[in-house]
Amino acid sequence: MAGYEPKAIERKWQQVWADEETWEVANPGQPGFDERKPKAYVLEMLPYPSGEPHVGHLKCYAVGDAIAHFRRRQGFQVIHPMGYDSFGLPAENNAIKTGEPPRVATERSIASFQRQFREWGISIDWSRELATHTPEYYRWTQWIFLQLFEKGLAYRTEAPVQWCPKDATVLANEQVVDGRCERCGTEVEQKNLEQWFFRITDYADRLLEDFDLLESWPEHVITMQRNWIGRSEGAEVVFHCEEVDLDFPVFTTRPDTLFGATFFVLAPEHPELMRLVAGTPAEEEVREYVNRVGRESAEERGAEDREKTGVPLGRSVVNPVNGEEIPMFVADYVLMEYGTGAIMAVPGHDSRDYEFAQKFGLPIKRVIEGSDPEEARDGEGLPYSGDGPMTGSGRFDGKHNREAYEEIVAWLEADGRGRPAVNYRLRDWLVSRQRYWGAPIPVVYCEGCGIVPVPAEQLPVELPEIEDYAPQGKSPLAAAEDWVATECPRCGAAARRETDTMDTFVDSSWYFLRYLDARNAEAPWDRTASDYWMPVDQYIGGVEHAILHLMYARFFTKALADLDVLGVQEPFANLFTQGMITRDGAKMSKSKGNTVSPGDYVERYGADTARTYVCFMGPPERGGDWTDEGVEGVNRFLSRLWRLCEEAETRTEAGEPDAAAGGQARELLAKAHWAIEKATRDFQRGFQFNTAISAVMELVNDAYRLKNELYGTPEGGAAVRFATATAASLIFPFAPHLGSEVYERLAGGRVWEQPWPEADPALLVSDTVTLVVQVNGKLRDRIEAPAEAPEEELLRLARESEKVARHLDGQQIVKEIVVPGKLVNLVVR
RNA sequence: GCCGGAGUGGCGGAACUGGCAUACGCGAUCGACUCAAAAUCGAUUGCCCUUGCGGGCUUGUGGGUUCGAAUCCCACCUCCGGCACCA
Repeated sequence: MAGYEPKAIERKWQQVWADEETWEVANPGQPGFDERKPKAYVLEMLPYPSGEPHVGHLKCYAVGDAIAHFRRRQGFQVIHPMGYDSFGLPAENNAIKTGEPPRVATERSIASFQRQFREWGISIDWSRELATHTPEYYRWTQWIFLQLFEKGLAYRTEAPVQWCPKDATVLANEQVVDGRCERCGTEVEQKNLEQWFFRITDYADRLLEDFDLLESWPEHVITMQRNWIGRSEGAEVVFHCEEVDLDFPVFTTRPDTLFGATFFVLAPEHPELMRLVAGTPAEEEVREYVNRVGRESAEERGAEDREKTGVPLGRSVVNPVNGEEIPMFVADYVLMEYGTGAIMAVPGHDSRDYEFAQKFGLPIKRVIEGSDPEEARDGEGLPYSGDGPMTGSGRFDGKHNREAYEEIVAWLEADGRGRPAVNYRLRDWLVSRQRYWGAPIPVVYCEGCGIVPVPAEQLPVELPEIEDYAPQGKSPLAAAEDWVATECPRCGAAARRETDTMDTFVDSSWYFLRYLDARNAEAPWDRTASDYWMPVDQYIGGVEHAILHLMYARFFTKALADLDVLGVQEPFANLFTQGMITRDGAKMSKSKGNTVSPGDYVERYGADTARTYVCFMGPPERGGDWTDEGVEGVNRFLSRLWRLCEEAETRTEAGEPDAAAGGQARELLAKAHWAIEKATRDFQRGFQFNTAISAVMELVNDAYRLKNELYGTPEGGAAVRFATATAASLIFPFAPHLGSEVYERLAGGRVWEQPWPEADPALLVSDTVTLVVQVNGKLRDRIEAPAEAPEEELLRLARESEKVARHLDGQQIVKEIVVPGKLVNLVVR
């Protein structure tokens, strides 16, 4: 008998699936479209093709494929496409180092991913394959940019960016590690440059509200996005500076502490700052301070235990609630990007203001009483951030601060000194990159017309071939003079192309829509296709994308819905984030030398083993440590299933099992139905693959235990055959090749065309149950009892047990608890 | 500091609604097969006491609710992830 040889089996079925295009599905209106089936869009995050796939990819696509297979066999029409996020920095950095064009390295990597996806047996609809670096794709990325531009959602403005002085280039945020340039280690500087932005902040509230539209997302991902958006409700309050007759509005979430404001602080970047001190004795010191802060990196400035610094301005503003004049300062703990770049400082109730006040000897005033009245009297317990009755607040004294909150705002508003306001932590999305390997931003600059969008019919603006990829302080594209020089689409005069390219997150913010109609040359997608397939029913990927990619894609979806080219508000109804696989307890990295190459394991044990192993390691949402012993354990299990198949094929007859069989035949059939029930529940409850696989292992173990007896009779043989074919059917989503092969041999037919098996309820119940007998809650005996026995019968059986009797000796039963079919607990004293 | 997640054998992990803790896998020990090894098959495997029968203890710690708690409640400890001077 031949042993389990995955290579031959896997090649055979991969050939079938490729030849027959098994996993391709049609769109509505196309031939082959089945309108009776409900749809399911199963999607894993598309890979960034760099080098070879790693184990993280294996896990992601193994998990997604299991879901896709399960849904298909549940009767869904499943769309399960694949593509490549093929623009990006690593390919470009490689080009700078080696001179190899990014396109060449990228396409080589894509070929490697394609080959491995086929070797893994992932059920992909290859007719919908895409790569974001192809003109056929980025043409539509550019088209979407133009739509956003027309709607005012894409705009150009000056903004501070990270600048590496050594490489003379702007860096993407991801390229700044601990305040230093990732490549040369030079400390980065902030520079103001004209940049393109997407107005994601317009969607802040909808991004928050529409969490309600999601079916199932991990709670922590929603929380992370909510924190990232950082919506704060409060008030804008105006402080007036008489000396220069200027209003300084501030944003505060605590208008109830207004009476406690004892000073006022401006951010070093505040536009009115220098005007305030011009010609005063403070001018020199303020200028020095601002310059010093300006030289510091964001990292230094935001350091956790940094001491408060600042300079008095020699000016004051009037607190609108009580007319008090309070001194003004400049300090770097106030950020220009948030609120108005100015704050009222309430040292009694804010720890940062408190620190500053301590250092500069400023008054600290309590205006909210804490729970301990002693403290209030002594001025202890400050800063206090809790709630309580107000004090030192004029007409509001004695009132609870939460109640006074709105009253204060309303009072200020009536006098025009304030109003309710909302602030967000979220900033607009900076999308321009001074980089070569990305989608060109489709605009031109004309002397006469200014910024002119490239007309849609002239798309794509193709990325030109260039010689030198090294950044020279502007995009390497600027060197492609022939390409840059163009004419204005509006007036025909000489004009210059935008040389920045788009952030690659733009490419990946809409790819799930292109899959729906990937070969469409007239439009990014057809609305009938998106109306049918959207939203994605199950999205799968790493939690590292919890904020950026997932929020950008949500923003795009809403913007595209507003443009009326899409009919959904949320792209991903259900999200699953898989945990990271480690090796020896540490994150895999080339420098640590602890990487695992999926290809090696597929070569040695077969794709089925590798796939099943990553699904069996533990709950897929949690991480897991890769061990070779674990892989071998799974390989051993699949080999056992294989040998069982070979043996059953010769020693049993084809045919239906006898549902009325008794004895061990019934025992094995019951186990098979138990496994069906267990695996189905594990799939339906989410991603409990590890326990689904263990149920199949139990079934195979039982078949081994019972088979030699069962081969003796026809109904026994039929039970073994059924159990083995069932194991194949249930393991198919994880080990599709072996599942197909075993199923075909024992049951005939193609397992993926079979409906997912259903457990026979008659075989899930048994005549007897194991009755657990406890005395005072402690387990004392287990008794086989008739399943339908009444309570009195169970109590009688329990009392008759010798083991139980020993513990009842000389004691009085004060209570009897009976859980029918399960347990009896006798309480004695 | 704030937010989120998790603590169960030697290890990865199971346990539906409060009802047999440790399924399944790894590792380990023993046995069968073999000249031998590998592979395979079978048995044992939470800890402590006991020759055995049996008994006691055990789900991060301490308390509570309950006939009964890994599961519910309170307090605490540890680890992991995210954000972090956001007014």
